[in-house]
Amino acid sequence: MSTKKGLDSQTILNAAAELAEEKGLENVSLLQVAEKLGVKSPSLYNHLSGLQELSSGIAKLAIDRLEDAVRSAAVGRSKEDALMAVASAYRKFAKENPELYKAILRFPDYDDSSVQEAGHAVVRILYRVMEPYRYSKEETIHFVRGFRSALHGFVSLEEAGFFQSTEADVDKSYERLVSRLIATLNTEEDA
Amino acid sequence: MSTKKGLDSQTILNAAAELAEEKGLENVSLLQVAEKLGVKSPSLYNHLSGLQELSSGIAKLAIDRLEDAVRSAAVGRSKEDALMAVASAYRKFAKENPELYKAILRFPDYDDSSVQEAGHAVVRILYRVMEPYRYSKEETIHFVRGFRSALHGFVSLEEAGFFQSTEADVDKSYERLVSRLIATLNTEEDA
DNA sequence: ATTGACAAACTAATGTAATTAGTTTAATAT
DNA sequence: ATATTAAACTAATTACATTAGTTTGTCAAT
Repeated sequence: MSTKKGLDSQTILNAAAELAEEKGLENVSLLQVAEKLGVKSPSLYNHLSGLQELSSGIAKLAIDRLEDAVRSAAVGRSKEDALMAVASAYRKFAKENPELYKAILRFPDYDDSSVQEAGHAVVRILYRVMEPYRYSKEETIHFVRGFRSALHGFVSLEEAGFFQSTEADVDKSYERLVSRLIATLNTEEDA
Repeated sequence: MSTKKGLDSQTILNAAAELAEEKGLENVSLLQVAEKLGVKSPSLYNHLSGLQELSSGIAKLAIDRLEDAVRSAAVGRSKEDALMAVASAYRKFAKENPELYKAILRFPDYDDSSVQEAGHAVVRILYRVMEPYRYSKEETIHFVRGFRSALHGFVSLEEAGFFQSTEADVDKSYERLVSRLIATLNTEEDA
């Protein structure tokens, strides 16, 4: 009765994500994951092709969850309001799931196309939010790239432990950054 | 005559950095570095405490070089001009030294304080550049955090392979982002 | 019910890497 | 010359990923 547990790749990925949040992303190994599942590590190969796939699977899972959070934040809001909400949700996700957010950061390594594709999800939400502004496609892309860069950059640096100075509140810095970028949307003259 | 090569930690780090640029950061191992230096890997332990120290050493070396590039760009310029130059130099460094830039990205992991400290160097240059604006300390910190976040975020995402769309030029997106942020400096009302 | 195929677990083995312990040896300082 | 010491070495241990080959439940068809 003990053999043949009902493993599948989803179960494995969830265990890996849990392990990441518990012990840190760098301690996620096939051995540890297998142990957590009461299985020997070679058994995992029945469900995935190896460590690479596990890593990119975690990244994909993380991006999916981030996307959910961001989409929920955007829904029912528009323009400035929506952008602010997206920015808050983005940072909140990163703070609440630091190890998963790191997994997103690392995914450049694995060029798994499904991961790449998932990475675009957040951007797609931003495109939708930008529609009411009626900018050109090109102009929208420029803004979205910049906006996403700002969110990602701030959140990464914060997580990395910069922003230690007590002379300025970090929440406020973020709010300022986002506001600055949004402010430039009304004063566009060009393109 | 063959034993007793004049190794030291600097030599090792330079070899590691070279190896990173040649074979990719993920292939930097003590074994490979030792091999490149004509030495057995345990010998490296005479000069550094292990892989962690090697990794954080590479990160520190990378940050130092980035700092040099940024400082050179800023010197002799002021205000908008200096900020634009810093932004260009920052991205240029990342493009020309992708593996080293990745090393900087990864450093959150090792909480080596000397690495943390080096990370502040870039920020210190920005503080200097901001002086002529005569903002309050707090306001300056807010702006610098945002500005640095934008540079870092853009460069990371670009390196990670986002920004594939051919409908908008990536150089221009960057230039726009930087300009936007600089533009908000003149229109400050508060604090 | 029996059996045959398949999937999913297993064990055993290999290769790579980091790391530690303990040894040898060359350079240097007395 | 010799003693000290730093810097190399060899040997061994551990952790992990991965592969090959084997066993064993499960399930579908007779």
